[in-house]
Amino acid sequence: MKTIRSIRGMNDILPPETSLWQYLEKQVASLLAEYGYREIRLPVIEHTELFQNSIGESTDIVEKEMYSFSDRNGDSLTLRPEGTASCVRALCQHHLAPALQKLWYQGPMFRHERPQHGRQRQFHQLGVEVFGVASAEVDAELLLLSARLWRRLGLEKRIQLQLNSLGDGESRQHYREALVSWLSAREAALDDDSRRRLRNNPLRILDSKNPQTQSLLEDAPVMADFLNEEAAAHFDRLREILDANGLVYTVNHRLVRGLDYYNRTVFEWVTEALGAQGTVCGGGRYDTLVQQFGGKATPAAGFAAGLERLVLLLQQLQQSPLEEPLADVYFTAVGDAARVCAITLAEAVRDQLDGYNILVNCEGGSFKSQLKKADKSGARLAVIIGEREVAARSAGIKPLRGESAEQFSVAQSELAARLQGLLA
RNA sequence: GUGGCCGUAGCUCAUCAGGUAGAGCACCGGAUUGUGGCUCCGGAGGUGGUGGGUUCGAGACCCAUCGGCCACCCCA
Repeated sequence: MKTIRSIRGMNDILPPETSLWQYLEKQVASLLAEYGYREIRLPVIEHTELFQNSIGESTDIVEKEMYSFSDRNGDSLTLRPEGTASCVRALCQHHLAPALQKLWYQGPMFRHERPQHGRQRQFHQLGVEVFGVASAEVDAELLLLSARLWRRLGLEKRIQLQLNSLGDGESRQHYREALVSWLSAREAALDDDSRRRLRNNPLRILDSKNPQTQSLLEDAPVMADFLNEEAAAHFDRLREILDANGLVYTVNHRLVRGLDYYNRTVFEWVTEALGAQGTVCGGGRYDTLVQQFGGKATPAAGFAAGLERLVLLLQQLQQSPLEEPLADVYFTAVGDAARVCAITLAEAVRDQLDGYNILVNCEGGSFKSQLKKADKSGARLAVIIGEREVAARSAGIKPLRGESAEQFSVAQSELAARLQGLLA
């Protein structure tokens, strides 16, 4: 029989890696609570048009990366490729706008790309979104809290912030026209992809990796020169706050984002350590999206971070917050009566001791083999139950980590108390 | 989606003008029979990703396919 494999690009996350994920998720949840953000949980499947209308018809995500299918009544549904659209949809559906909402979510996203290190078809994002406030202070807070997250995780040295402003609708339109006409005059010098984008999505040409295109762009018009007064003031204000907080960033005039809904502030946290998958976190402001979905005009800003990429960075650190031992106490038992006794005693110990991991050997075998397992479990204490202990209503306690500690025997009625004393 | 590199025991890898596979780690057992960690000894485990082809004979050559990685692309 052919063995069934998981779908390409959709990976299992196994222990002990799961404990690194748990560590990351715990840091995220507590940090966001400290900034007053609350969790929202969203469905993984949505109507296809939700993404077409928000991300943009001519983006690569919508054009060729979505997992879309018809359900039984003929509706076109899509496995979400990102979370912001769902979040905005929920906001409108439940009439939560335009009041202030600070929300975060986390979970799997789906994009049909070619899998690579740091890029899979089912991946996980942390999304953080703020609705109802247009101020640059919100943008700044999002950046400051993400910077704090990197610090907590010990990643601050490996992730750098890039910042740009796309301006508002009108100024962006002007810039787009200027860029298109400037580039059209030089179309012959462009690579194929860029030439195609000249019609679809000209701003994306700015972050082409083609070196020729990049050097051509040296002299191209710059967005910053087209910002209207409000957008320019917003960007200045944001930079002022970041500077006041000592947050280091580089302004990258070529930074644009692949999703159409952004305006004003856009940013990316990037790393050198993951090859071509260098973007760990990206986001910006999207002031028109809520209204576009039929909600009341509600300014908004947010970002998404790739959890797999963060996990990879954490693994590169070689630190191990995950090296927690599996067990604190390990019960060994030889003989049928002893094994019943061990299980019962372990239950009683769990009744009385909170927060300790109590493992009972269920595989059987000699004391020798069971003690080997006790040792590998990382337990500090082994409890030994054999025929003699069953008859005497006693239990052996063997310290496994101490230097000179000898095994000793206690009454079964005192076992929990003695273990507690030794573990404390 | 495009181009390239790769795919041998659970893991990391080796071998060889093409003649039907090995090591380390892990696993199991033993070193006087109720006791771990170190050491020593032994054992189990691979239809060589899968399917075709070339050949007297292929894991080694060719093709396809699946999967991984790198770059492009894209983005988190």
